[in-house]
Amino acid sequence: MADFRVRFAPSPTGYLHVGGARTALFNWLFARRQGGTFILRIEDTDVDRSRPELTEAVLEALKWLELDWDEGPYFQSQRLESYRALAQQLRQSGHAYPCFCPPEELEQRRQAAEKRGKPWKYDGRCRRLSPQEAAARQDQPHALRFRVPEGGQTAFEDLVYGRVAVAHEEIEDFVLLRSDALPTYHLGVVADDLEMRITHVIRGADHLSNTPKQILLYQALERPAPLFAHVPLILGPDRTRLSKRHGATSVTAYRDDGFLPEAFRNFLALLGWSPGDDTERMPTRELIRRFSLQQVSRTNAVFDHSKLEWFNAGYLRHQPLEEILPYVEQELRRRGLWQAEWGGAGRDWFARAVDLLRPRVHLLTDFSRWARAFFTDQFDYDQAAIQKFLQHERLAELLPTLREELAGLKEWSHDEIEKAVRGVAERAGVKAALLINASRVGLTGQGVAPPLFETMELLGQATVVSRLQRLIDSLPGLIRSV
RNA sequence: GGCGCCAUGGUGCAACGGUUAGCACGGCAGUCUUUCAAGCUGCAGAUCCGGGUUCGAUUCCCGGUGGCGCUACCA
Repeated sequence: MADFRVRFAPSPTGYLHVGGARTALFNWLFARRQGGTFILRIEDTDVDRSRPELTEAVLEALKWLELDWDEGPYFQSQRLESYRALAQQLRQSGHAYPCFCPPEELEQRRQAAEKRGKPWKYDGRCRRLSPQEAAARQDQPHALRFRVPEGGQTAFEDLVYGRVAVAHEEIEDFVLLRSDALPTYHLGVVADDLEMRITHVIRGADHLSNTPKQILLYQALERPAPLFAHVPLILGPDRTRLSKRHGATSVTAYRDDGFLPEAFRNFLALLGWSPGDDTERMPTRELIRRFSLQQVSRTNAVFDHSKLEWFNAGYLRHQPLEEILPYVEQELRRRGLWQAEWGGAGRDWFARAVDLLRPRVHLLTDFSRWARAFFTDQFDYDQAAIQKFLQHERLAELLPTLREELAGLKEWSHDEIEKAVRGVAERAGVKAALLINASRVGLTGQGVAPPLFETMELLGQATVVSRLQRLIDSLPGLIRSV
């Protein structure tokens, strides 16, 4: 296996959003597919905007996504000497020069130019300083700029976008080292990708236009550049860049909302990539097996929340039951609904409950909200359900009968329960649905729940009888007073 | 403004010169039914516009339009 080395290099200036998560996923899939190495690097050289707790948040998000890294995390803030050494090398070889222009002045000139509708580019004022002059001003504050070649262009072959070329005329002498001696992005990535022997740079297409700058750096250093694969951006529903406005910012919000990491990965993988045919549901194993940069699209994609939900519901429904039990357990624990016995003697009961519920669940949080009554006696009757199923005038008379009938059952099984319920209805001359629907509300608090007889069987005779009694007792207060 | 990239139904993807332009999500309708899902069946819905090249363009080329990105001593 070729020793492919890729990296995910977020900067801790914000949470890990879906765009970053997708970039991380593609890098990870590529590494796992190729038997390569996936490296995590934190680009925290912007001391003003980087926050340590955000690094933690990013790591937490990656862990939730189960994108495990083989090396790192490396921190750029701990590797500053490397960048300075490289900068020094560039300066000595004449590829970089000190710039004494005050940032505020540059900013003013840029804005003035923009105002007049003129394209602004650093005019290379300090580029022409003689070595003697530069040396004489050495103790004045200065940045280090890269000396972009005068004519021609720089091109590279992107693994996704194909050949991309930018004329040197369009590239200004960009800063490598700021006047506080911290590296800028371009110097940092190149230095690190070099030192970490990165073979494939897989990152967002927002870096496409700037890649020639980095190629130029590799050339100046006389080192081979890695291969580049830019991936299209993920947009919000309004086709603009994803931001806080579009709801969940951090991918951990999706965890909190009740999504399964595997479903999330599956959905994310299909944003900007396809296996080449119409296959959609692909467990991670298959994602790894089929992933290829050649199938990455060049078109920005819109994040479709309802499709994500569809994936999640599908995984909840179709994964082997054993695999989703831990997630449901976690959800119940988080809501304080977990009973210790379900981890032991009651494991089987818990599994049956989850299995009964999962066909109509979309999110893990549905287990603790919608299906709450399956795990605790503390639940309310849903208002819409009350109006829809508890208003029939004969319920006050029939429910006690039903409760008696069920309480007297010798064998508590689906079929016996069904026989009993239908028997009461028949003798009373009403449709079984009347009792079934009312009972469902009484037992689950919901108008929508799993089939009733299975539900009763699962909940057990004692619980069913006492919940029916509770319903009977509260019925007068639930009747619409007209 | 300049430069770069992109352009298939509302959304995500297929079709890499020849198909009645396919699949999925979502929508609508039917079916099933014990509520609601699921399942099954069906319906509506797309090649941005204009020129070329070609026997033939969704596909290749050019122009336009639109979107996005870059244009910082941010990354």
